Amino acid sequence: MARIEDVAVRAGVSVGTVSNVLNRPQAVSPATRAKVQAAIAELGYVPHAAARALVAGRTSTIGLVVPEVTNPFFADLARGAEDVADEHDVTVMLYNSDKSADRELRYLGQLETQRVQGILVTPVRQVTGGMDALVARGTPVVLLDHPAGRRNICSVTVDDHTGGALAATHLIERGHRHIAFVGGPLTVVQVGARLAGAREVVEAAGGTLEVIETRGLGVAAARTAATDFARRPAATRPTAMFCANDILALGALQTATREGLRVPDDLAIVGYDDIDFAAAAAVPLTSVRQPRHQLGRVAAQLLFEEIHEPAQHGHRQVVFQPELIARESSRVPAHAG
Amino acid sequence: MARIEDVAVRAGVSVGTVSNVLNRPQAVSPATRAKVQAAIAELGYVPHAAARALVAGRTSTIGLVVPEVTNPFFADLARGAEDVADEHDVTVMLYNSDKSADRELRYLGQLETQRVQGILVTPVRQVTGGMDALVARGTPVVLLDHPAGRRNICSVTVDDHTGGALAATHLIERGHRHIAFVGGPLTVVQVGARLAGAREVVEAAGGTLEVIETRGLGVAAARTAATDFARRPAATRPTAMFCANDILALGALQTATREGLRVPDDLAIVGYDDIDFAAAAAVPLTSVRQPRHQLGRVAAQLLFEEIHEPAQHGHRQVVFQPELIARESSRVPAHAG
DNA sequence: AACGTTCGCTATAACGATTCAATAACCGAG
DNA sequence: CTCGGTTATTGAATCGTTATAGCGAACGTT
Repeated sequence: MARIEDVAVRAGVSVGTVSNVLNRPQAVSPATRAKVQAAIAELGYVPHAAARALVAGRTSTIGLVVPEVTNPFFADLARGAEDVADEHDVTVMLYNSDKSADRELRYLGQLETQRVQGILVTPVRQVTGGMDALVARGTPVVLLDHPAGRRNICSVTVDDHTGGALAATHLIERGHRHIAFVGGPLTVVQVGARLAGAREVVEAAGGTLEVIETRGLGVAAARTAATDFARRPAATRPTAMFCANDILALGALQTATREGLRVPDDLAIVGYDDIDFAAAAAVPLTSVRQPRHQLGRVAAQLLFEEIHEPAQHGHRQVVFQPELIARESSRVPAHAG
Repeated sequence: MARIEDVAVRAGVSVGTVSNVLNRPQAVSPATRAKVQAAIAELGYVPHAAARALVAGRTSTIGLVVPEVTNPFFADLARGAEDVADEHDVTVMLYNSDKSADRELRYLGQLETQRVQGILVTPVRQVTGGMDALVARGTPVVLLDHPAGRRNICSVTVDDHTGGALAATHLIERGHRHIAFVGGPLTVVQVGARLAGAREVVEAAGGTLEVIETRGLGVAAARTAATDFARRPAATRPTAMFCANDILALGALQTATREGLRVPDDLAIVGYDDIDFAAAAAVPLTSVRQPRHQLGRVAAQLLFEEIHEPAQHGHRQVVFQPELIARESSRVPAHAG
């Protein structure tokens, strides 16, 4: 493969001049510039990023580690972060930890080894020792959709507690008093917070909140939960269901419908995330919307702030507020209106 | 940040020894090994990937460029590729071209600059000049889910023509003669091939295939198409619908149901991809399943073959066969059985 | 005509690791 | 003891860039 020196020889100039053509073209006379560019084209020269990074001392990339690429929530987050990175002429390396703490740690290590400028990460569980060490060694890190317990790190989150409260308030206002929360594992911080927010509101209103913990947040989990639910005698069954995410909600909606329950007449459903599918469902789904793109943008901005002005950078915990999008799945049934 | 020399000084050994501890631990005595490891821990030393890559002449990564990370099809592809990469101690850099040829080209350039060992790519449209040049310069490339026109490159695809034929045959066997194909743009190779396969079968059986071209493959496209469809007089309406993917099919299913059509009684639906949601839908969806994980695996295997034995490597075009998964959405209606 | 000033280009020292030939240390055998 | 043969460690060359100091040549000013 052609090196910069091959280009220099071919163009009859020094390597320094070739480097200048590449990095500060205006510092080179048009004539030599043309010669060099011709040589580059003829040889198919492609600069060697590692050599560049070595002398520069850093790469022009940041890392983004998410637990689930398939999830539109994280895809939008990534999009937001990429937009900001583009403005800074930095590229984003995307890694999918797939909810495995092992993979997460491995990827973080890899990113550090590569001397990325900084890292955006949605930790699988909590902030581990490995991550702390990384921060201590000087790599700027911003937590995405995960609160920073410590104050030595920035974080950008959406207020899940309020989100849960929003959903519950909405259902209470619609006249429901017996509500089910579906989601899990409850140890997942987001799930836990949504539940807590909902519980507060329901209890304050004198209602009861029944927790149906699932193993995960996928369609399969929804199906088993909803099947069991639908087969209970109507009298003991909550009249509304708040699901920890839309996938769960859609799964529940479909399964409940198949089991003969009418939504929202027999069962009102509220989801979380407002994914595209939510609005397009057989019964359009009421959902709690998070400013996901904005979340990614702000996280990246905080990261770049820390990268460029480490001195006067104060670590901040940014909290966004979610918004309830009311649709048909929680409409007040005609007979109750 | 600590360099290898700092470690060497601290441990009282030479840099060569530190390097040995890192790369061939068995070649250094247990005593010094311990000293060095202690120094590494104390200083928080992290090797510099760029420096390594520079002397090694190559990185231990491969690139994967897909048009849509959100799509479970590509997520599974990626998983398959990653599994194989892991076996080779190579990490996968994932890039989302987001169906933009510009981004695709930019990412490919970046990967070449980084001297990755090879690249797996699902081209947005066709194989462009930029990609040819890259191959000519010597970076091994394998096309994923896209046929290689030229024979100077490997490709791994699923036979979309057969997939379309399978779907059509299934519907014909169920007694349908008037069938709609929904999907688009038709210039997308996969969409075109599925249509062609279906058309062949339908015409051979003496039926008619009506093409409803959509702007894209998302929920929104499905909704408009299905709404128009459902409002046509029943007599002029096809009795079955073959959608170019499951998202479209699910969108159509939901919209049609809302417009009062019963599935499969008034309208049979067959999708493509067999995503998780397909089986869990209100009416479980008949779909054409592709061996996606396997696709990613084999693509990566071909890539590594080319990387390790460039000499005796013959470029191959591997074609997988899809499989029809029959479910309720295309069941024969009771009155016709 | 001599003198600074630009301007365009060159030569070379980093950057941080790995590799490998050379050397030192050690050990048992003669 | 000394010698051959391992084994452990060292030191320097190397990878492909960028940055920088320096060096002529050309030019405008006095």
